[in-house]
Amino acid sequence: MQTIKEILSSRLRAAFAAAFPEADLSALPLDAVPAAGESFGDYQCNAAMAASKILRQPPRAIAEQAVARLDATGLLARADIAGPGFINLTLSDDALARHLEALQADALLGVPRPGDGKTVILDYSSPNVAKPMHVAHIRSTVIGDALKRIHRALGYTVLGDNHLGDWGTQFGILIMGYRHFLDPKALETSPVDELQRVYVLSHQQCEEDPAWKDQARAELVKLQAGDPENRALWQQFIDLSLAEFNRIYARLGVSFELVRGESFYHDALPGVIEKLQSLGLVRESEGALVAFLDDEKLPPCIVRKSDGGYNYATTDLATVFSREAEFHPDAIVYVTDERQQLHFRQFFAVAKKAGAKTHLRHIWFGLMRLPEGLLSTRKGTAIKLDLLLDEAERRALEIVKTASPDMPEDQQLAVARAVGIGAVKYADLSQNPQSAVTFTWEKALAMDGNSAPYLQYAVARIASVIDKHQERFPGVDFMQEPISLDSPHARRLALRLARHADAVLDAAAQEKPSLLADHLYDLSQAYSSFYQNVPFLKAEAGLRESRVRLCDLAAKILRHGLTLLGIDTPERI
RNA sequence: GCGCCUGUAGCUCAGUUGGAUAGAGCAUCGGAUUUCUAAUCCGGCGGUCGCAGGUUCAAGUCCUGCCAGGCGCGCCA
Repeated sequence: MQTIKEILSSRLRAAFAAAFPEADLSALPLDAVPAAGESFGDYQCNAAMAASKILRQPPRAIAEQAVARLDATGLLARADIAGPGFINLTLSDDALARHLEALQADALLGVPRPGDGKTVILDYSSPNVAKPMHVAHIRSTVIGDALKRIHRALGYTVLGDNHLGDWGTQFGILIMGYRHFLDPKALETSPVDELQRVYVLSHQQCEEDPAWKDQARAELVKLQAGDPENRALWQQFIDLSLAEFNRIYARLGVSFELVRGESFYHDALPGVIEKLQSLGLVRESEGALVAFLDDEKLPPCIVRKSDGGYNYATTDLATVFSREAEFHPDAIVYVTDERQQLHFRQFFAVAKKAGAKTHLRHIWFGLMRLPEGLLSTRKGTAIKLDLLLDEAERRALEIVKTASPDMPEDQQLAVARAVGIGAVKYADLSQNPQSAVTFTWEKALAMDGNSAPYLQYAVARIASVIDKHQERFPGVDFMQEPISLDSPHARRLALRLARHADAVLDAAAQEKPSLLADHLYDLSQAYSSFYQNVPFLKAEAGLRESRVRLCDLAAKILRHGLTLLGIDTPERI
């Protein structure tokens, strides 16, 4: 199903082509875009001004010729020319209403499936073993999960892969810490905190005591050589960490199709080096094996350290080759913070030279910091993610209890969970991923204005309207009544509903869930205004059903969009 | 030193990739509920878009130079 924007755009294209058959108009912005303001109509086209140079005619004259050939059949009420040459398009109420009815009849709500037959691997969250997840981890986790849901809605086969940090030098240090500083009781009550604690102590010892450091390195070598005792410890660290991560993922409603940490690729690393060597892509430098990227104007990329060990670039290369061989993805998308931009550009360049065919893309997001500075586990300024989620649910429960005192307690708790977690996720998703985030409790837990609870509230109110309609008018099927857009409020809402598919497409194309969140907020505002200013159940029969039907579509689309952001929509709030 | 990013209302952020009078939320001030959930709605206040040039019909958006801040720049990931 085509969106209204797509239909308008193709008709505009045809009109310009018919009006100016000899000209090359491919560089023009021929798409219809939402109008800048309500007074300018519903959509507008800005191509005439840009065409002025190519066609050597005044823009208004160009616009007039295009409009004269524009097919308005069954779609437009009017097409006006304004200002220097804007083409302002106003849909007919009838066309808009019929389009909404088509959306309502479509199981996919008019969202197209350009991704059918394509596979994307999304690499996100990827916490380090033996470190607790703190508030900064929410960004990769929640943005990655939303991107996965959005791509899936567009037909892509998406594999979410949690590329855990489960291999590397830190394990030698951790094993030493575990052997010397462990408090078994603490390990039982909060295992990851305890692993973190002994790691920090051991790390300090390393800096003060060279013998300790040597021993840590020796333990690492033993681990990597397959020593059963160290191997068992290492596995225990992973199991304990994963158990805690999974608790948090369950709270967040986030899941993965694959959980393959760095260690999964360990055995493939020597093969990667051989491949790079046989292709002549690397050479020795200062004892290390290095890929030089002068042609790409990038700094050199180390693929084997001077001590013979491998590093993250090697692992990442092995991961790409492994994924290509096993899943044949069309694209691999990494969601990490901004600090890794250079690393990804380097390793993408090496991968490409080594024959990787997959489209590799790095989606980076801004760092999260506190008003007083960076989040640091060592300085103790990091806020644990669990704590934030607890607080969000607590505050939501307070509000639920005052707003809905008659609700059964277990339902209050369920609503508080959906609202609290939703608020935290939305606070992150509604923001441009690439802007840096300063964490404040107030912002992360915002529950009014532009927030998940505002959207959830709109959905709950609609559910209530539909229930009441059934109660008061049993046997009356509102779906039998055509949608009529008889008020400015209804019309504004209708336009937002018609834009939904475009918003999903934009969010995927630009890898920005915030575009979808913005759209859903605008849609909710339009609905709330409609709700407040237009009576439904008190309206005369017929009109009443038409309005309830519009409510039903609004609820469907809001639920659809919120689900794509990973936010639950309780039927009652 | 080089590279990437950021600077928009008192605060937190949008700004459809160059389009019309720069928009929201929070805060603040005023109004709306015998009516479908007031976690709402309607309105007011609030801006030299960091600064200075440039490109053109049109610049918050592109180019150059400054200023301020963040991040990164061979053996951590």
